[in-house]
Amino acid sequence: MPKRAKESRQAKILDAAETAFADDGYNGASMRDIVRGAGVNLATVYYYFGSKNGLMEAVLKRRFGPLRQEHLEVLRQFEREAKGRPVSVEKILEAMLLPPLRLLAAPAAKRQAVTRLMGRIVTEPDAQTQEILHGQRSEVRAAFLKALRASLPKAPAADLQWRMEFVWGALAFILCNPRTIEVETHGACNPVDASKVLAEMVGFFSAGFRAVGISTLMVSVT
Amino acid sequence: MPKRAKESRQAKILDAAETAFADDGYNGASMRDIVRGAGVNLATVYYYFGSKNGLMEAVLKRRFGPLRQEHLEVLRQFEREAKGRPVSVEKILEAMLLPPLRLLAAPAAKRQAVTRLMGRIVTEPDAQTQEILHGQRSEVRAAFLKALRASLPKAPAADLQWRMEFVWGALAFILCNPRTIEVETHGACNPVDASKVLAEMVGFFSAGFRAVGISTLMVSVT
DNA sequence: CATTTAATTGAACGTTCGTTCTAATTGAAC
DNA sequence: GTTCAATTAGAACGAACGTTCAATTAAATG
Repeated sequence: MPKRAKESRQAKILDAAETAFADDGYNGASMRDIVRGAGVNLATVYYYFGSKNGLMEAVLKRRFGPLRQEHLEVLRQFEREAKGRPVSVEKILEAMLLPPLRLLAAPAAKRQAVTRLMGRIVTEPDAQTQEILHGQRSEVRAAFLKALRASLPKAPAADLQWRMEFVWGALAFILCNPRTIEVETHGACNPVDASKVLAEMVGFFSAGFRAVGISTLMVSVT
Repeated sequence: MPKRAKESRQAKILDAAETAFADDGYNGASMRDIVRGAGVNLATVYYYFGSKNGLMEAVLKRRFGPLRQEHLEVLRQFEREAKGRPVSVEKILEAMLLPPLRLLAAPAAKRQAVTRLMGRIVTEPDAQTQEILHGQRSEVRAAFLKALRASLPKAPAADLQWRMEFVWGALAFILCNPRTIEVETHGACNPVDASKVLAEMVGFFSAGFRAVGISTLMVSVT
């Protein structure tokens, strides 16, 4: 059983696939592009991953498995530090935002692939792709919602959920379009500076969370 | 020159294309899918739109042209009502959010196409697609940034730009994944209720904007 | 009614796609 | 050194892709 460079080969395929999927989307990326990028024969991909869908699945699992784990670990760490008291909204936000934002600090070549992939799966309507991530996402969502409810016990549950969705949305947007943001703001915003982005987001959203229930705005939409 | 059902025919193609692009993405949607949905011959699409890219361009222009116009008009209306005084943050947010959120109130069949399309182009890395929308987006962005600066003169410009990006991001996320949000929140959030979404977003984000410059949080990212 | 022009059609082009199959090659175990 | 299973490679499959073109139909013009 020649393992010569087995892990390295699988990893190379995953790397190339991640880049290709991020750049061109699931349908836009071709298996031949991927194997060219990985320096591997076409059939090798099928040997290891079975199909294009299986390859995508492996790419997502490799990237978002650790992310989910990190999410939960950071939150637990903050809960430990709070010693039984509720974690502050600021800390909860930091736990939500820091692990994904760290991806922006990756080497430039890798960064685009990782972040684009993340942004992409957010809008991916493909049922199969959604299915792959549903379980992981649910778990993370539930953990943070629980922390938020503990931290803001007076806030209506639905309001907290709405606000959490807004945070996820803003995060996905940043990860997905760092380049666009930099261009459209004429350089005023630099998405690569993760600690700056984190500070901006925490400052912005924590104020929003603390204001929950205050607004009684009701506007006609028609 | 037989116009029999000329506009109706072009419109039917655009409708079908919008749905297809929204469901499967640019690469995922095939011209044959589109013409099947429109009840039109394959060559007809090329007669009117030249190519697949031209079709996508037409789809985007039809949808986002009016949206841009509405954006600017609502903002101008609020500025008129303010009679020279700066428009409140709440009103600015309403002007930003209302026109796109109205799309959620469209008939169910159309809604998914429209919103998904919007979400999709947010993450579309295709340079050509980005190019199509760059001009329009820049104009709208600039108008709202100007209003925000007038309304919050003490806030650093970069902070306002960051916050505006967060709002666009959250908005795109809602428009893009209404179904996912409903499922993941177990029905607690109903993205179709546009006035509710608007109220939640305005309440959340206006508090964030008003808190600009307060936070001095600085966290290590490493 | 004849003619011209716009609109529509069916068929086909060459290319690329995801996938499969069979044969060759490799490293480890006996 | 032979055996055997794991791995790699080349070639090909049928299907679907975007696009083109010549021929046909329908409306408008004289």
